[in-house]
Amino acid sequence: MQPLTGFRDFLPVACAERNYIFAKWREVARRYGFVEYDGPLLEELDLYKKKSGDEIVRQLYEFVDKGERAVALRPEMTPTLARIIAANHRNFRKPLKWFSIPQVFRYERPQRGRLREHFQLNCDIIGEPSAEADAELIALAIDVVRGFGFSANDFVVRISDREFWTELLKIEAVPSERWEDILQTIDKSEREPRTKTRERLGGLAGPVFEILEKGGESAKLNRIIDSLRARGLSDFATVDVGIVRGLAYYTGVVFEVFDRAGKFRAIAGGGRYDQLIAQLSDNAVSLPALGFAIGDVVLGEMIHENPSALGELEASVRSDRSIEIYGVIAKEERRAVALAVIQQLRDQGYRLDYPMSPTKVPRQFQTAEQLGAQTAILFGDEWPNVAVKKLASGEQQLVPHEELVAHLVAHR
RNA sequence: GUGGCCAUAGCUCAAUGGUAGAGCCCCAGAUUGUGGUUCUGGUUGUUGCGGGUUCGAGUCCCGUUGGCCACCCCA
Repeated sequence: MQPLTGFRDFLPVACAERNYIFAKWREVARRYGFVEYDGPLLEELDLYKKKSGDEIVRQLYEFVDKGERAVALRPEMTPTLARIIAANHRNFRKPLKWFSIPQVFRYERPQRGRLREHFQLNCDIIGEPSAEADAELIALAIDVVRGFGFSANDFVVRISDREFWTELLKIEAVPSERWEDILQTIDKSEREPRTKTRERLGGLAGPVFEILEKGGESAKLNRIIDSLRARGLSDFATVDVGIVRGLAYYTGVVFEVFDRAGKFRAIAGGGRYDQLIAQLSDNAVSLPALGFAIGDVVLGEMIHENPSALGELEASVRSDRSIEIYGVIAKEERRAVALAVIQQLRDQGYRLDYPMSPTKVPRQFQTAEQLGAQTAILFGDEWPNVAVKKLASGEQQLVPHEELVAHLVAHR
């Protein structure tokens, strides 16, 4: 009995790790004034076909439902967001800053850092054309990764602008149907031998290599870098025109986040998609937009290989799982009064556990320890007093049960 | 969709073609009211599944399923 290929069970520790990652994502996104939204897990297949073409269907988790509708599990959040925005944008003052933590799906063979399902933080800014929005989004991406304990020695954001390439293609009068293919080749040029790239580019190879070597510079990118510098974040970013990104809908600035050591695949990526909302709404609505996504799988791998980031995660996991108090029922005849006190403490918000069947006292202390309790409260011969024991120090004192809450609050 | 490696107890892993084991975890006891350390004892297997070779297969061969990794592709 196993989960389906590429899908994960989240046992308590894994779930606590996930909670830690989600909590950090939410915290940082909110710091930037983003508000959370969500959408359906399942969408019409056409939503993805319209944007990316039929060939993407090969990688989609898609099927025909009982109503004969062609549907797909969402492979990414952006089309859903664009759909929601096209339908609802009049209700909101621009610009919008929205985030979501969807689980997304792809039908492909699992490999390192890549499953058939993962969670990703998606942050998008809608209705803001200025480069300051690109800078704001990139700053957020940096702070999201920083939030897990990483520094400028650990990761870098590589920023580019597709317009470097689309301008060239215009000048060279390349027919638009070839653009996608050429952008893909440039995107891949870092990972492939130069001769192969040259072969694919043909006559464009010369100017493309020239731009790749010279690097890019533009007023727009300068403004973004200046904005990051003003925030003290310039050490985390570099301009790299080799970044193109695979998705067809990006129109301007694009960026990807990498670990400095180059051990992992890209941990986050995003960019501007000014035409997508118009495209999906058949030109009913046109709004400039940009966004980025960071997934839980690669990020999790990276955290696990960085001692200090791992330490922060483990501390969070411990406290997420721990109870505060264990009620030791030393005499079964005290069970009823113990339950009354336990209920009272739980009403006060304490996380508390106790044995549900008669259990030897040493065993109960072991359980208390194992559950991470800081305090044990003994119900036994001392009644109407209870013994309050601090498990870290071993110190123990008798407290009248009606004074217990006040005592605990005072010694928290 | 293509290729490579792997599959033994809940977990990590042993076992020249010759009786399937260890550590950890879990349970119980030493200790009938005080934890983290000890010590003792105990449970757990269709060796992924199906076939073949052999006197004899966890071990060799074929198939299959699953996992990992790479490619394709990329959220």
